[in-house]
Amino acid sequence: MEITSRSAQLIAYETIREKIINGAFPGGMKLVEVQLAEEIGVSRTPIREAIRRLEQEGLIKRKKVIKPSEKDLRHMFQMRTLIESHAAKMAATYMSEKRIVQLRSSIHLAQRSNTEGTVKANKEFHDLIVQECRNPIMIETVDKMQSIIYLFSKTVVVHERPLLLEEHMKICDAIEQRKPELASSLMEEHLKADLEFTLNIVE
Amino acid sequence: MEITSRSAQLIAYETIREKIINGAFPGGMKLVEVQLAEEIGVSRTPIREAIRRLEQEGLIKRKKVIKPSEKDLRHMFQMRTLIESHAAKMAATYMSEKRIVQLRSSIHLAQRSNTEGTVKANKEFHDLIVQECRNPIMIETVDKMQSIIYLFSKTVVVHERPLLLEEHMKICDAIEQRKPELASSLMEEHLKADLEFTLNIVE
DNA sequence: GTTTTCTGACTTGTATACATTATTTAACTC
DNA sequence: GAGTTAAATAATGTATACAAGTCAGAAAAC
Repeated sequence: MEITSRSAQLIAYETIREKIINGAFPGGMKLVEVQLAEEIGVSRTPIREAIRRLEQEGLIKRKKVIKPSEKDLRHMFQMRTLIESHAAKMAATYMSEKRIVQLRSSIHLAQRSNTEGTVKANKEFHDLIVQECRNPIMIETVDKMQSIIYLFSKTVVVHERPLLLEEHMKICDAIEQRKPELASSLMEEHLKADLEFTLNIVE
Repeated sequence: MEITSRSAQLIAYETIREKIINGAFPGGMKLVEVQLAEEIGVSRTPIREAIRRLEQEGLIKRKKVIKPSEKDLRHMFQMRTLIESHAAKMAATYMSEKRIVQLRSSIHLAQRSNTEGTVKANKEFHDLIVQECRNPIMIETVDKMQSIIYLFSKTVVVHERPLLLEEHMKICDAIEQRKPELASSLMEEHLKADLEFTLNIVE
């Protein structure tokens, strides 16, 4: 069997998404169907569908690439905090030993990687915890917001926040020691610090 | 100026949505583009867009009308609980006196209405509290799930749960007396009871 | 009788032409 | 020169034809 050629729609979706994420399409930019169609080499139809999809994902709003305001960011972090602190509580209660090992190794990986690797390992840390809420709706919600937050802090260079790893370690400890309330409130503080840092970078 | 004629897409969206909600398109039903196009009297293009939109809204999944499982329902209620108990806490802290009056009157309205009015008034109660989280993302998330939950419990006749109004009153009291933690945990229990009732109706 | 493969109908995906709406610009009035 | 309006232009919305893919049922093989 051959590689099934990706559909025009998928190509369009991935191309546009990529360009938004890596900054080629900056925040606020108006997306015009015919232009994109030419550029990507498909007709307008799949472009439209791709745009709808990205609209749903929150990366496009009324044909414009989103440019989240400080307020938007706060709202997203609030939502994340609600879910992730809940997830941390669940993790402290139910996470398997094996998973905890994985969690700890994501911290170690972050310590000895280059910038890109660190970013990835830190995302892994959060993802592992979020998984423990075992609720697909919550997981998807966090995922969606992470893309947008990432986009936002990516337009600026990726900075590494000083105390980040220490905080991850403390959270990991709390989970390992089966202290749900502690894990939850540590996560809350962690995300709060993250938000403030993100906002400070920008201005 | 005349009434601006609604776009084909809007007509398609509203028509299909309505039919899903009122049960004309039952859970699991396959939606075929050409059929809908003929039935509604527009071309396939706006039908597709309408379907995408409803897919995003969660009412359609892979061209089929959703039929949420018990597990899905539990997940949605969990997410709602997280947000609404947070909102209740916020309400107890910040809700204006004027709004609290509105809240109480939604309870009274529910007491002396017919079935349909009661359902509406009870939704109003929850909406008023959810508003107090002042976070558009959370508000939208709850909205989306409410449609689906409503759809689910609507296919069965609308039952009225015995203690529902008493619970609403207690929550309202807690908010009025500015007891955030109490309001929050009452809301949590309230939704838990609601879920169990909903699940019991069905089987 | 069961499984497999082929055929054809049905459905969705894509391109494109045309219609409608929104936006820009240019001219004109004051 | 500011503001208004009309025309031109561009962009999106809609219909439709055609392509590609999917699926069900009939025919064939075992």
